[in-house]
Order: sequence, then structure tokens, then C-alpha cells
Amino acid sequence: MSRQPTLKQLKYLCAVAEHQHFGQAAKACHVSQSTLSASIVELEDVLSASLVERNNRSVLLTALGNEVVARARAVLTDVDDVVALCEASREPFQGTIRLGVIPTIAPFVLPKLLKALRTEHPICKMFVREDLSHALVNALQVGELDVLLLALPFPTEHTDTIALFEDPFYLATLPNSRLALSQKLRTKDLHGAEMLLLEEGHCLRDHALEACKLREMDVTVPYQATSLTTIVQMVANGIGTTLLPKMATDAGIADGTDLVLRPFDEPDVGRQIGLMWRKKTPRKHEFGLLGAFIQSCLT
Amino acid sequence: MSRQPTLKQLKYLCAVAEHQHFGQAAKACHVSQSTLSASIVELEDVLSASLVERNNRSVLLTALGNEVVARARAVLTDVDDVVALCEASREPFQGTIRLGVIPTIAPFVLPKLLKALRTEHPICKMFVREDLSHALVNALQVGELDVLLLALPFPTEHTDTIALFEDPFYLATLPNSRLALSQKLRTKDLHGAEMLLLEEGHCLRDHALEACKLREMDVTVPYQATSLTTIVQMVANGIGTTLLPKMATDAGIADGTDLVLRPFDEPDVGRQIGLMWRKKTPRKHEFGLLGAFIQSCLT
DNA sequence: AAAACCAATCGATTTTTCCGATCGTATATA
DNA sequence: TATATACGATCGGAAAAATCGATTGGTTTT
Repeated sequence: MSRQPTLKQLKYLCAVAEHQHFGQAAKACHVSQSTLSASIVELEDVLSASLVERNNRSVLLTALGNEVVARARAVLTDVDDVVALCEASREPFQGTIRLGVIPTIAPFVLPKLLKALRTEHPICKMFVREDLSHALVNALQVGELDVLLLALPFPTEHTDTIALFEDPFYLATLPNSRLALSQKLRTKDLHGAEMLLLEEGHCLRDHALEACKLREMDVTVPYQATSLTTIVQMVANGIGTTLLPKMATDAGIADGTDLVLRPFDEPDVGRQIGLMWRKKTPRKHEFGLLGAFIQSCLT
Repeated sequence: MSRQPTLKQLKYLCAVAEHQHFGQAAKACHVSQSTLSASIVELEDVLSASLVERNNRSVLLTALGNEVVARARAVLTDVDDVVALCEASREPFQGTIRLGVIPTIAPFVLPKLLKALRTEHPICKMFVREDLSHALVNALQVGELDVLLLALPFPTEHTDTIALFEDPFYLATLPNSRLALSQKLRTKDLHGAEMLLLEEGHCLRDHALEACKLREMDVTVPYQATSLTTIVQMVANGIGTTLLPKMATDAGIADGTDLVLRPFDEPDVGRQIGLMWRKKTPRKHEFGLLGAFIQSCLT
């Protein structure tokens, strides 16, 4: 097994190729001539090849030497690129953020978020993955994602979480329904209502049940639905009623229908939106800023 | 000015990425865990960036870390390529040979030489430059060429030379000329003949004059000719006579004409073909083998 | 013949590298 | 809850290397 040349040796070789002179090359590299000379000798020894032809008056490169220099230059610039890459990533929002978002948030937040990000942090590359909470958390744990935007609480380990804002639930129903006409809307009014919720796995389903003190058996679920838009269409067609997060209604999910959107006359009927990252991530600070950024671009 | 990461650090980082485990990565790199750990820390310090997220149970790479690993892998394979390149060039005829050939040799030798080379040393890359001797010698001195195939003697410094073979001159003339009919052909018979020679700078011109003990004023030169083929056509049209090297006639330069090709009844009327290289070249041995190879493929 | 130039080499010193041992922390087990 | 285990970080000392200034040897220029 032969040793590898070092970057230093390659750098010195390139300097020699450029200056055609050991002394000047050494000066350019800020080392003594003896150091550079020895380094070249060692490089030739490592490669078991003659790269430089010393001619006392001038320094020539062998054909192989020229080839090695060409490749060495490429290697050195590639390494410099790595350094530059890291330099650029040093400041917040200068690198890549791999963000996971749940399906009941993504369509209502990403458009604004990504647009604001492109405007204010054009260098930041945001990779987005949309999936159910448990899949996102798993991806976060194994290092495929850096930070998650999801609804809290979601029980995990080895993660830190910050809350960004409340996302109250609105009751979505047809104007002539019993719930639309009641004076004050309470969660207990929902008992017995035909509640349409997203299919199993969506945390919005769990949070809706939790917020309204309902049990699985309290809701009627004709068809398991995979998106809020689908559910809205079903409710608009008189199939039942549902709960919609404010961010969805703000985004106009019920536009074009005659649905009534009623807030509850109770506190804390809703879900909490937050960010989650690994406890050990070195980017806590950046993700904190990301949280503030998300808050700012949704108001 | 920030330091550069070392290849070793990049290698260790790649090992960590591969094994997701410092201890195993260290084993794979044949170093202790402490060495590898410290090396990674130093790399992160040099790059001022967090690349690896230590989780005590598992090791994760940051987004930046993944990017760096991808680039590092490329760098490492590029360096390995350099090593491989040098290994391949270690044996004769495994690398690139930059060969200079003079115009009065090239057309008669290169076809056979390059064909034989491609057959017997397919890995060898031969770069050929055709030019006048003094231009070739200059290119040799400044390191643009490795070895020259030319006619000797040619006075130079800092070069070594080996003779490969004699290349006798034939007189080329029309069948009915005085020189074609004389019983024995001597160089002194050429005095007063209308000798057509290549233009100034071609060593064949000098060697022909030298071999025949002629002076410039002895030859009549209606037009300076730039190639032997041109001269042959002129002689065939009765404009004069000329000297052709045997390798040219062997190659059939006079085919299709009714020219008479007469050898001289004297020894040493001709030129000597040889190889020349820089005294300091590290490839003397290889070039000696090249000489033998040229001899072998011309017989 | 002397001076100048240049890369190689030498010797000494500083710096870096590397290892084994230990520590601190988190997890798994009893 | 206590104990054992696993893992990476850290420390201190020893070995290896990198580096420098000075010198050498060979060549070219004056």
C-alpha cells in the first residue's frame, strides 16, 4: 500500500510549475527553499515518479509532471471550494436547511415562507419534505432532516421544540345546519355531529379530537380523507361538518363555497404550531431565527 | 487567511460518514479512535463549521457535513487517480512521450512507428511535433518535448544523443542524364550538376552538402522547395537532380515516376538518424528502449 | 578565475501527530 | 435505583514530521 501525497506537496508542485523556480515558488508559498525542495523530493518519492527536471538554470516539468500538476490544480480548487462552501454556510440562512412539514401545515405556510425566504435570504437553500408527523420525526432522528414544522404536542425523544403560534380551530359547516345557527359554539355541541376528519396518522385528527374532548367513537367518518381540501368539498356538499385550522381558512381553503366558519366560544380550541430539532444539533440558534422568520412572514 | 483542511482529515470524515461510528471509522483508517476524533474536531475547527453531530448513540452528519463529504470523496478519488496515473507511468511506454521529428523523417517513419506502437504499447500516448531541427531542439530544451528523432550531427548543448541507423543518400535523376549513365557514381561527379535541395533550415540540405563535399555555390537552386515530394516532382520533370535519403525511397517517394535512384560507390554518403534528449531527463532508459523500438519497426 | 545562481542536503529546533489512558455522558440492564 | 456498557472527547507524553538557516555541489555568467 502506497502512501498518499499531501495537499501541501501538491500545492508546492503547482507553485514550482508556475514559477519554474524553486526559490520563487518557496517565497510564494511562504516557506523556505529547503522546505519546498524537500517536499517536492518527497512527493516524487511517494509517487515513485519523476515530476520535475532540475536543470540548474531552469526547472522543467516532465510530461507526467505536467499531467500531475493539471490534476493537482483541480484538486486544490476543489478543496478551496469546500472551504468556501463552509464559509458561506457559517452565517444563519446561508446554508441548506432540510425542513419537514406536515400536510396540514405545508399548503398554508410554505408558499409565504418560501417566497419570503427567497426574497430575504436568497442564498438559503431550503429542502422541504412533506409527510406525517411520525415519519418526519423519524427522518429528523436519523439525520435526514434538520428541523420540522409541525403541530404540538408530539411526543418524541432527543428533540427540542419551540412553539411559534396558536392555530385555533374553526367549525366549518353549511349555513343552515344546527351548529351554524347556535348562539354560542361550544365543543360539547359537537357530540353526535357528523364530524369528518383526516385519516389515521394525521396529527390534526388527534389534535381536533383532543381539543374538542371527543373520542374516536364520537365522530362519524364515512370516508377517510387524505387532504383538508377534500374534506372541505365534502362538507360543502352536505355530508357532514369538520374542524379547520385557522391557517387553512386564512389561506382561503373555503373560498368558493358557502361554508360557515365559526370560532369557538372557548379558549384553547386549536392546535399549537412549532418547530422541532434534534437536541444535539449545532444549529439551534439558526433554527430559532427560522422560527422567528416563520412567525414574521405569517403575520 | 484560513488554513486548508488536510487530505487525512477529509479521509477520516468520509470514514465517519461511511461507518456512522468513530471507533469503527478509526479502525478502518488504521488509527486510534482518539486520533480520528481529534482529527474531525480539527477539521471542523479549520472549516469553522459543524459537520458531525455526535449523539452518543449514533453519529449524524449535518447538511453541510453531507455536502462536504460528497466533495471530499471526489477529492480523494482524484488524488488516488494521480497516484494511479504515476503508477501506470512507472514502466516504459506507459506514459506520454512527446516526440519531435524533422520533416525529412516524419513521413517515412511515423506511419510504421505509430502503428507498431499502437500494437505493442497501446497504453503509450505519443504526442508528435514536426518541425525543423533547431525548432525541435529549442522545444526540447524548454521542456515542451521529451525526445527528438532527427538527423545527426546537430550541435546542441545539454543533450544526449544516440545513433539509430545510417540513412544513405541516393541520387535521383532521369534515366537519360549524364549521372544516370556513368559507370560508378562518385560524389565528385555532382560538381556542376543542377542540384535541387530543400530550403534553408532543413538539415537534410546541410547533410547532403556535407556528404557530397559540395558548397552552397556548387548547387543550383531554381526554387527553394519545402518538401521532398515537391523536389521529386521537379526532378521528374527534368528540372535537375537531387539526393534522396534511403528511407524516403524505401517509402516509395519516387513511385510513379521514371526516376533512377543510384547509390554512391563510396562509403558514408548519407546521414545518420538518431534520438536526442535532455541530459537531465529522468527517462534515459525509456528513450533508449524507444530507440531500439524504432530500429526494430523499420527493419 | 571569480562571482553569482540554484537546487540539494545537513543539523537543529519546533511543530505536529499519534497513542493509550481516562473522563463524562447517555443508554441498557439488573 | 443502582450498575454495567458503549461512545466520543480530552489529556499527557512519546514519536514523527516539518521547517528553517546554513552549507554544499554543480553550473552559468562575468
